[in-house]
Amino acid sequence: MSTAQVAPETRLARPKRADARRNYEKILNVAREAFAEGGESTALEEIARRAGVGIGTLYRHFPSRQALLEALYVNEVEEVCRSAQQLDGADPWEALSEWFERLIGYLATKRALAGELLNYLDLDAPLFQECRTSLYAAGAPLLKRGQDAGVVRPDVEFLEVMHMVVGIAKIPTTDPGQIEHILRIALDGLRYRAEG
Amino acid sequence: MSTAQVAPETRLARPKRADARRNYEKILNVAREAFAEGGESTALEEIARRAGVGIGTLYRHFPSRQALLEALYVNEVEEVCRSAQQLDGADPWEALSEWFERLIGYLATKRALAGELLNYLDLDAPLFQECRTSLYAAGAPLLKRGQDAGVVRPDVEFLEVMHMVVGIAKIPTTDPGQIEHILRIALDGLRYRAEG
DNA sequence: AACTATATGGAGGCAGCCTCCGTTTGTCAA
DNA sequence: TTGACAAACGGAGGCTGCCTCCATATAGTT
Repeated sequence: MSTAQVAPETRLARPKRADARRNYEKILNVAREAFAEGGESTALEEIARRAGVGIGTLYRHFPSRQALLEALYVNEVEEVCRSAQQLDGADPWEALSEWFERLIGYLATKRALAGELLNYLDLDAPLFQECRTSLYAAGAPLLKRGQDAGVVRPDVEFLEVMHMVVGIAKIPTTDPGQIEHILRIALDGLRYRAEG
Repeated sequence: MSTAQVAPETRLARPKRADARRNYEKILNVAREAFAEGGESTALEEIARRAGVGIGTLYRHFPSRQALLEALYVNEVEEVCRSAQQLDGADPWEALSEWFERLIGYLATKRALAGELLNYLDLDAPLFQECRTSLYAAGAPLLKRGQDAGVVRPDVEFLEVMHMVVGIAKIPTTDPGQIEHILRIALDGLRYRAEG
C-alpha cells in the first residue's frame, strides 16, 4: 500500500525508464475514467488506444485485466483510508457513522469501478491482505473508540462492519437516498443499547 | 412469474413442440449446474455442448446470455417466495427474521449464480418488475405484520429491507458465520424501540 | 404417407484477450 | 557527443467466445 504512493517500482532494484513510468500513469488514469464511464467491461484495447499506447505496452505494465483493476483498487482504498484520519476529533459515534457515510458516498460515485472491483476479490491474494490491513489501521480505531465510549455494541469486529457497509453500498438502486436510509437502519443495529 | 410454473410458453398462442420443450429444460438445467460450478462466465458453447444441443439451439431459446441468466433468476425468486408462505403462523419477528435467514442461506448455496445474477439487475426490465412484485407479495406481509405488532420500526419499506439483506448475502467472505452475524446486526437495526 | 410449421446445429463473421517479436528509444559510459 | 545496449514500445496475429444465419431435419397434423 505505502509503496503505491512512491511509485510502485521503488521496490525493485532498477528504476523504470522515464517513458515507462509516464505510460504507466497514463494508462492508470485513462483506465479509471474509462471504467467509470463504460463499466468494467470496457475493452482493454480501447483503453490502450485512449491512452495513446499500444496494446502490448498496456499488457507489459498490467499483465492482465485483473492486474489493472487491482492497481486501481489500491488507489481507491488509499483514498478511503485517508478520509478516516480527518475524523479523529469528533464525537465517537459521529466520527464512525460519518466515515461510513463518506465511504458510501465515495463508492457511489465510483459504482462501476468500486462495485465491480470488489467482485474480483480473490480473498487470499496478498494485495487484498495488504488493503485489508490498511483499511483496518484506518477504520478500526474509529470503531474501537465507539466501543470504548459505550456507544457501539461490543460484539462486532471491524471487518464485519466494513463488509456490511460495503455490501450496502453495492446495492443496485437508482435512488441514492434509499442507500443512505438502509445504511442508517444498519448502523442503528450497531449502536449499543443496555438491554443488549 | 406465475407463468413460469406452468411452462413459459403457455402465454403464446401455439404450444412448443415436444423436442423444443425438452431442449429448453435441458439447457436450463445444465446452465444452472455449469454456472454454479464455473462461475457466471462459463462459455455458452460449453453449456450447449454439455446439454447436447447446438449453439444455435441454445440461442433460439435464450437469445442472449442475459436471457438465460434471467430465466434462471426467475426460478430462484420463485423458490424464495415459496419459502415465505410456510412462515405465516409464527411469531411476527421470528417469521420475518427466519425468512431472511433462509434467504441468506439459500443465496449462500448459489453464490455464484445468485450473486452474479443480481449484478445484471437492469432495474427497469419488465422481468425484474415482475419478480419484485412477487417478492413483494411474498415478503411484505411478513414485514407488515411485524410493524403492526410493534416489533419492527415503522419507517422502513419492504424493498429497502430486501435490498439490505441481499446486499449482505453478497458479501464476499469465506466464513458463512460472519454473514449471519452481520445479518443479525442489521436486523437489530430493524427492530422497533421506544426511543426511536 | 405426405406436408409444413417448427426446430435443429454448426459454419462463419466479429470482437476482445493476450503473446510474441521486430523496431524504437532512453540512458549511461567513454 | 556519440555509440551501444538494455528497456520499452506497438501492433500483427492466434485464440476463444459471442451471436447470426440458413440449409437441413423432424414433430405433429391431416
